[in-house]
Amino acid sequence: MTDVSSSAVSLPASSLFMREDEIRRGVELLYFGYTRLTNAIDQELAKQGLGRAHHRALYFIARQPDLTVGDLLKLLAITKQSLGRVLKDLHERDLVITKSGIVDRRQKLLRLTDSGSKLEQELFQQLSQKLSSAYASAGQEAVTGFWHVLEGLVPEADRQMVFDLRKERT
Amino acid sequence: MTDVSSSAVSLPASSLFMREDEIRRGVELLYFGYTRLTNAIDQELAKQGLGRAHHRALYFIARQPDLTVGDLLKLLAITKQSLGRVLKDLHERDLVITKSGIVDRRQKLLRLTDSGSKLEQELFQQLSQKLSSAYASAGQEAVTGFWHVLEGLVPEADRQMVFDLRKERT
DNA sequence: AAGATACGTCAACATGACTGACGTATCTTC
DNA sequence: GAAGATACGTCAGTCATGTTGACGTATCTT
Repeated sequence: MTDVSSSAVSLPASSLFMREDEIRRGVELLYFGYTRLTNAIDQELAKQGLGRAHHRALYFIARQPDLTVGDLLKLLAITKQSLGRVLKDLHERDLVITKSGIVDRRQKLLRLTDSGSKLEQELFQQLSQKLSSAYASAGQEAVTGFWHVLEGLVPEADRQMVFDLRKERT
Repeated sequence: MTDVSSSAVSLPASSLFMREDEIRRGVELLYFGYTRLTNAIDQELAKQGLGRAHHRALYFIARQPDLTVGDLLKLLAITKQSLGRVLKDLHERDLVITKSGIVDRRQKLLRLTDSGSKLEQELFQQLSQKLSSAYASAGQEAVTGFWHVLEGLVPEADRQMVFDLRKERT
């Protein structure tokens, strides 16, 4: 490591020469925070004989009804084959239905059935409890900071896709 | 949902009746932020023939040299069998060495070799670039907010263990 | 009519998790 | 000093979820 402190230029607060410990703290909290949040629903999922992959699909279909298979593939960033298995399971359990697209009949539009919606809401409930309580104890200002940092982790190329989840409600 | 707004009690800002959209926003950003951060090192790991599981072990051993196998198991929250495979790989590639404990000779203390340390630093470099830039674009205040929310996601029972990563340097 | 696209599906394989059982060395306790 | 608890390693088998590459069918675009 170069001796940064002896440098003649004064570094701005937004410098890339961030203290290692602040970065490690972020890496660790992100790891533990993320895993503990997702752990919250494992038991519930196991009861249904489903896994995390199923929940991710369920979640995004709930979030954006009439999502196409292609769009879901982009969101999940997995292969067609992997997603195929997951959707097949969700179909067999009558949690998801598809209909062909109106503007483009090659597309399949995904939507939750009533029981799929009920399950997704139960799972969301668990996530919500955990995250609400974290939001509450940190305060509103912390929450917006939390969002901003995470937004900065999403590459420019993906950012629109993520933001669109909040807009394209059918 | 009950009609909360007609309730006689006024809800504090820290209410558990958080708006669904704020929760979904957090869930999504956490998912995309976490996955995009970890994606940053996949290519580098693949070059070495290692996977994410190896990196997690490498990371924590770097973070807390002379960590015992048992403590690493608690941090990773996986089974002995799973960790065993990972440590065996790291051993074979001369990235990690163990020595038996001094106070308790049953324990094995884990430490990175020079090449292990070099690799971990390269990988950390990737994470650091991504996270520093997210920190920088969000600002210092956002960063502390980010930390606070994530801390709230770690259950009380695990919190000490996570915080101790920043203290128990040998 | 030709080519591109959306989706499904085949076979084969890799990674990283799991369970449950058992063995050995070492520490603790009576 | 013996009995039991603990730290670690390991066996065998299984599961969930990801991968590649190829190919088929329906449908849209040009």
